[in-house]
Amino acid sequence: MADFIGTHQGKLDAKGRVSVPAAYRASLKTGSTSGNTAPTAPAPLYLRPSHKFPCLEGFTEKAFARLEEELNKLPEFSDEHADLATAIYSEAIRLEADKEGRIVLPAELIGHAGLNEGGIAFLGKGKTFEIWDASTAERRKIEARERAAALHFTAPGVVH
Amino acid sequence: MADFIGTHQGKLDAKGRVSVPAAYRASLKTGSTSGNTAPTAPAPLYLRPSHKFPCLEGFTEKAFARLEEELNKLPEFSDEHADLATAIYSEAIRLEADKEGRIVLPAELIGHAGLNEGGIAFLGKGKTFEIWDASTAERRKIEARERAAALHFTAPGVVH
DNA sequence: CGGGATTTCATGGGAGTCAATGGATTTACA
DNA sequence: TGTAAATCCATTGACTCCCATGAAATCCCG
Repeated sequence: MADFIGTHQGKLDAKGRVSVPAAYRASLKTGSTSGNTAPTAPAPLYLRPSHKFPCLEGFTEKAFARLEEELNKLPEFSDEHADLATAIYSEAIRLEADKEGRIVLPAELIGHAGLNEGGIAFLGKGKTFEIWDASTAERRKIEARERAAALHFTAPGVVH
Repeated sequence: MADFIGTHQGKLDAKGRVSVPAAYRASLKTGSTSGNTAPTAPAPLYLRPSHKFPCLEGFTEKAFARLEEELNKLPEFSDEHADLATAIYSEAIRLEADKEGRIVLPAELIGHAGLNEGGIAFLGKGKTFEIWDASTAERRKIEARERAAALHFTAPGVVH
């Protein structure tokens, strides 16, 4: 079932902090392997720069583990394994929200996604989500809609 | 089996709330994956902007899950998967009715469908339904009727 | 078959709660 | 001891929940 749905607007403050949308916080907890539901339990979240877009990809602990499974399908000492491992781990970062539900984005990731204090957007992608500059996100949504339509997606009520 | 049938009028209040037609509420519960029939059980409902018309498309949990199945047919790390996931999830929203059976429509969706406090219409579409501005829905019906009539007029063998 | 009583819906408004944000203060570390 | 980072605190505003009223359909009983 879908964990992350919808677009949520947010702001980056001078310290590089962002509020994780309230709608996402519960999913981050259920997506944690600990399954701890205590209010004080930290909800770990993984971020990595997207290869395809100027945005950040966000994962729950479980979703990030799926990347690792993908990695383990490759021969352990192959070049592919080494490359993928580097790609997955070297640029990723594990974050925990503070008491107010905010995370601090490293300058490197802020740069990759072109984020500024003018507004950022969380885009739900089901099992994962993305963090975009707000105005860039709008363009991306239009593009995704058009390209999805080109797939001749025929399910009821979707993109035609 | 058809869950949503008929046209139901409603009103948008100053807070963006609408009563879900009583005839739809039972279907929303049976369409929930939890299958919980307790009176207190929330009846989740998914809305997304239509790309074809200025209206909103409504899904039960099960109906929305069918969209996800469509998505899962695509290779997990392909461009197509990314596009479709963004198209499906980033613009959708998951809602639960309050104790009075009302839902709150986000401003973005209200804008897309051109809804105002002058009245809205729920149109049953079988497994799904649509939410329209009442007068726009009426105009669309008239337009569809006229165009259908024009087609018949020029169709071979039709005499008036 | 009526007419009143009852329940279910629809709708409006108000108060409390929580999320989001900005800033201050303390801690860690060079 | 200076600088950066993490934690804590406070305020605003939005949203949720709750109750209250009115209308309409249904039921029940004479």
